[in-house]
Amino acid sequence: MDYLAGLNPSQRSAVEQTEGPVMIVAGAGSGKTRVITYRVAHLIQKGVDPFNILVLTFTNKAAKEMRERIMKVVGQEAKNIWMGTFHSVFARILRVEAELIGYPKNFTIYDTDDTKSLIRAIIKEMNLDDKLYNANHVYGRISSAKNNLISPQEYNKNEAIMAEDISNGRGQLGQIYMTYAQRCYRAGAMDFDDLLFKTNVLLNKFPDVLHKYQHQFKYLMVDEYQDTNFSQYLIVKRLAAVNENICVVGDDAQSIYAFRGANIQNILNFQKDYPDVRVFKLEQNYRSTKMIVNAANSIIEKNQNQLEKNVFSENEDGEKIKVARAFSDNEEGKIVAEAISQEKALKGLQYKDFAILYRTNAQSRAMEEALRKLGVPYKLYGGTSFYQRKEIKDLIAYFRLTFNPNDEEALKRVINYPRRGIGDTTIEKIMVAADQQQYRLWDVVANAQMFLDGRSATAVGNFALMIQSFQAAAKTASAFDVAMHIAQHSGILKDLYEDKSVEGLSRYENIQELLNGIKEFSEREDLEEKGLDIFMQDIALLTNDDNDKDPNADTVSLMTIHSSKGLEFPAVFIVGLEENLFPSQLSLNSRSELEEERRLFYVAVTRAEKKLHLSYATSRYRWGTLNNCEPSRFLDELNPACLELDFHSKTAANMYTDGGFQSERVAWKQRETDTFSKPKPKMVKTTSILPKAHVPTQGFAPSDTSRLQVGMQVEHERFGFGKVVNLEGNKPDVKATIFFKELGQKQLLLKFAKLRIVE
DNA sequence: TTCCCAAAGGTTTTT
DNA sequence: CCTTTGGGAA
Repeated sequence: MDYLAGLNPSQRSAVEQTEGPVMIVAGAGSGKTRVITYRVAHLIQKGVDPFNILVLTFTNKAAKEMRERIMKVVGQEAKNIWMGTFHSVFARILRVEAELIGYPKNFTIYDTDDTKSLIRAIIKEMNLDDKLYNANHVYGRISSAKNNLISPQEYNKNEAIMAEDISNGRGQLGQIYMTYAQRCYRAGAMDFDDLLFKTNVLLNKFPDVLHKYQHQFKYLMVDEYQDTNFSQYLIVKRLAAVNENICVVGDDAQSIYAFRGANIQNILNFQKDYPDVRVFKLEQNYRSTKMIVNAANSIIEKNQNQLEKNVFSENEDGEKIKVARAFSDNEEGKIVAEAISQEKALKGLQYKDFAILYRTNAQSRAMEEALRKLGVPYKLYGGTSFYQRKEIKDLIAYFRLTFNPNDEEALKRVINYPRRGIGDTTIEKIMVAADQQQYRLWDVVANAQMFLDGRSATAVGNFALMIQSFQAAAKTASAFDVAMHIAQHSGILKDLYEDKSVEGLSRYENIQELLNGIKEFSEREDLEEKGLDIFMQDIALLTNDDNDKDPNADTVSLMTIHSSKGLEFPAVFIVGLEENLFPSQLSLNSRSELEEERRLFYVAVTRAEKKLHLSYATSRYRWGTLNNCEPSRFLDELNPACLELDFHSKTAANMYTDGGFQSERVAWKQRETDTFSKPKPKMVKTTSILPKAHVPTQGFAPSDTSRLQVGMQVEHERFGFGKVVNLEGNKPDVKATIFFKELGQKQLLLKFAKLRIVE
């Protein structure tokens, strides 16, 4: 039991209290992961079967890391623990039980793109204004309904919700939600929120299934409990209802996912749900210096709503926090890059001891450029993941269609890629046929000749035959062989190979990389099942850093603050501390949103072990134009005793001593009125080299051009007046040669061109 | 049906 | 700034 020796008393009692409800309130850097790891190890050492332990995390990274650490204590047995993100664990369970709730076992998981694309299609079909019914907004609304376990039927019956939508002029939202759910169902697809929603349905409707899992998971642990939403909360509550061996770990101060439906009340109310709960507070921070912990505390105390705790450090005092000001985002990058080089040399650190954290992914560009200039190796986390690249999604859509031919989004994606003469009109016909006659999408596609005619029927028929041949191949061949077969016979490989541009080349390489990944998967010896369908199962749940090539490479880490949660680095740079960026402009509407931003800042600050740098720029490129920025209010909230100003200009330093960043804010405003009060000359696009636009005569209306003859005078909406000099071609494709006064001779197809015959 | 160009619009954060 | 969309021409 030597692993217990390395724990402090409260950590140790949290580990040893294995029975009954337990809540661990763990301040930043207080050894939370250690406690979970050892608690699981302790359970196993006490004789609990790893198959009976369920550990839920929020990221794949956290699950992976934890498993590795447990493995070090208990060995291979750790492999048998049920451990993963909420989404992946319940996707796994749903794969087993799907048929009970009317889904195929190999249901597709729609990612955000699929979801939005389907919503967009529905909005279009319903002829709604896509500005009012913005796909992002609609998605958010549906998502939050699901996270609160409101079904489409309940949504439409709920008077309060309906009234709210109607008063916002979006009375059709309920109908969109209804249609969306039906379409997903018909496509055999679940979106991210469905993985939790349907799990709740399953556990609610089938008591024997609930019973089975209640007894399977005798011990439950939930990491980052403050980030659970209602749907997740209820799953956990149900599963734990029999044994009540539930341990949740979290820190209300680090709740940063309210935008995704996380409900901080879940942790604040845990004691109400389980009155006999044992609460352990981990308050000693082992990670950071006193300076950093004090600074962090000085931020978080500005929030009103929180569990009481006192995070302290007994580490060294540490250096003050450096604050740097740059005049632009690019200069900020330069300052950071130079500071890294310097500090690395000065303190004998490695590159991988540094992290640069920012609020939005868009900020990485300036940092990357500066690092590259100085030859500093870096690694970008997050951003567009490998699996979100267009070419990868295209090939995967073929895979998806092979295993679930009703997958509407996959079908729309590839039915005409590479080009095979199936246009929008044909696709629409297929959709309408399926919709009106309640056929499965695939039934329409596979019987194209019944619904379409001529050329398009043949084209769609050939496509169906191709997918069927993929399905046949998938029955016998190995994952890699099937994947390669599909890549070749779909025409994707050829299409990309023929594109010799730089981007085309890299797309081709990405496809190769995906195929290599599948080959590796095919050859894994630890798996019993390794068909392409198995490889595909969780692919939508994988994110960015899953295919981390070498995690031990000596590189600076660049990531958003959100993705830095749970990590630590000796030296941390938090950049872009400006109003409207951090805190984000979109969070300034309410106190609770601002408090979440503040917690986010708290998370960022507490990633640092020894040295923390903050910086902001006074101007920044946004959407290609230069904007002025104010320093963030968070800088003012930090205890000034922890700060060391590192301004590159004397005036700025003076401004600070005059009264904090607030005074600089005033100065900034002053400067704005001084130098920017004159109306800026608007950039006018120079269109002078282009022919002047023709102004059509009053009441311009295109004439029937079938009676057009050579020699007639015509007017074109944009090209102006002209004379028909020639007509050629047969009926629908008659081409006219017209000599325009302003533009000279042009050839127009009559079936498209809007021409008025001048009588 | 496909290609091309202009216009619009989009930036929070993740499974 | 970049990417996506829509309209018109071929």
